Amino acid sequence: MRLTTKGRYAVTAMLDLAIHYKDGPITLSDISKRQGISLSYLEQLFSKLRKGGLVDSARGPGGGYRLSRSAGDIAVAEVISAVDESIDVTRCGGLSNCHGDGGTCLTHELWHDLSGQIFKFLSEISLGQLVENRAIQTVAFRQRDKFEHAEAAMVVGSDAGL
Amino acid sequence: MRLTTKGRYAVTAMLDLAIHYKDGPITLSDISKRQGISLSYLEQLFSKLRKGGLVDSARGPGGGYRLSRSAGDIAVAEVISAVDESIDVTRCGGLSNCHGDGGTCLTHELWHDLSGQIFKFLSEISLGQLVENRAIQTVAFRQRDKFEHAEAAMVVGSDAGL
DNA sequence: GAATAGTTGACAAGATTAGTAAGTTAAGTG
DNA sequence: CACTTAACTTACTAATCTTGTCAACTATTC
Repeated sequence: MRLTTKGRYAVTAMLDLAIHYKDGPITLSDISKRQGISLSYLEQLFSKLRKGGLVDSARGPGGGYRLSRSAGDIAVAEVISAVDESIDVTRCGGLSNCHGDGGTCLTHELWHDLSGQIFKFLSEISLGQLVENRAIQTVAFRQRDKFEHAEAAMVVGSDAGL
Repeated sequence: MRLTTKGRYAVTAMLDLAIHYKDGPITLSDISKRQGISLSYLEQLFSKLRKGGLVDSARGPGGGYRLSRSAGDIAVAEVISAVDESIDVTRCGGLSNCHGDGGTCLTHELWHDLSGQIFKFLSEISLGQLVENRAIQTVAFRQRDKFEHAEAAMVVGSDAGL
């Protein structure tokens, strides 16, 4: 599992799609304007999202993209792994130079476990959850504020934006 | 927060350091051999890790690197953000073209919230936990549980902060 | 004090990824 | 049919990652 700007753009675009779902098919041009992502790049991303079965497309006037499933059924992890093809987990692939003094493959496995946990974490958050939770913005405002303060205190000088 | 091969290399190297902590200072050359990461790349990574205060260095024969704190006190998130400098959170930065039909800044905030959750998740897993408790199931379960409670609280609007 | 083992820093080249530009095809509309 | 819209595709440039090389600098050891 990888987490880059590419994945962020994809999730952002999918969230836009989820938010405007009721408006029928959404054109990439709209998303481009709203989210400030270049149209060309969006086209490339949506090519992968379509191949991943996450969106349906319709050509011609009145066409565009829409979520293939309900937003509650699409996990963030799916979106990210659709566009951000995962990296090779270990260099050794579980064999070859991985039987030295025991520390070699162990670290690989540790990383593998951790990355599995991150994936699992993102698998349990759906686009729908994100949108719905935010709908009650006013209520959540105070808590988010508290959270951001805690976060800032946790690591100095680093903003946690992906 | 970003998650690339670079961050993976850094965490892997730090785990190697944690595992061999009792052997005194560890040379990058050792890590390079054990983990299959090029020496020059490790040098660049450890330059940042040192500036981030995560490792101490000792020059000369018998020198090398060691963790500056106990492995249990170093969060995975710290390691990653030390080497993988975070990218700009949103394109708009909270202003300019972010007052369209309401969907613009909302998605950015949604993403920001999510990325905060990921960061928090990785902040609560230490290198020590990974090494000691290879199956991080228990840790991860607690995290996930807490997250879901917080989320539920946000929806309901109760005051149970995170 | 010289030799050696090690870090630190700078630079550059190759490989990979991110992002842009421009053209092609399908579908609706007058 | 001509025209427009918007998805699709390909080719290209820019940025970043990763490795390699070279040259200091530092502490230890002989």
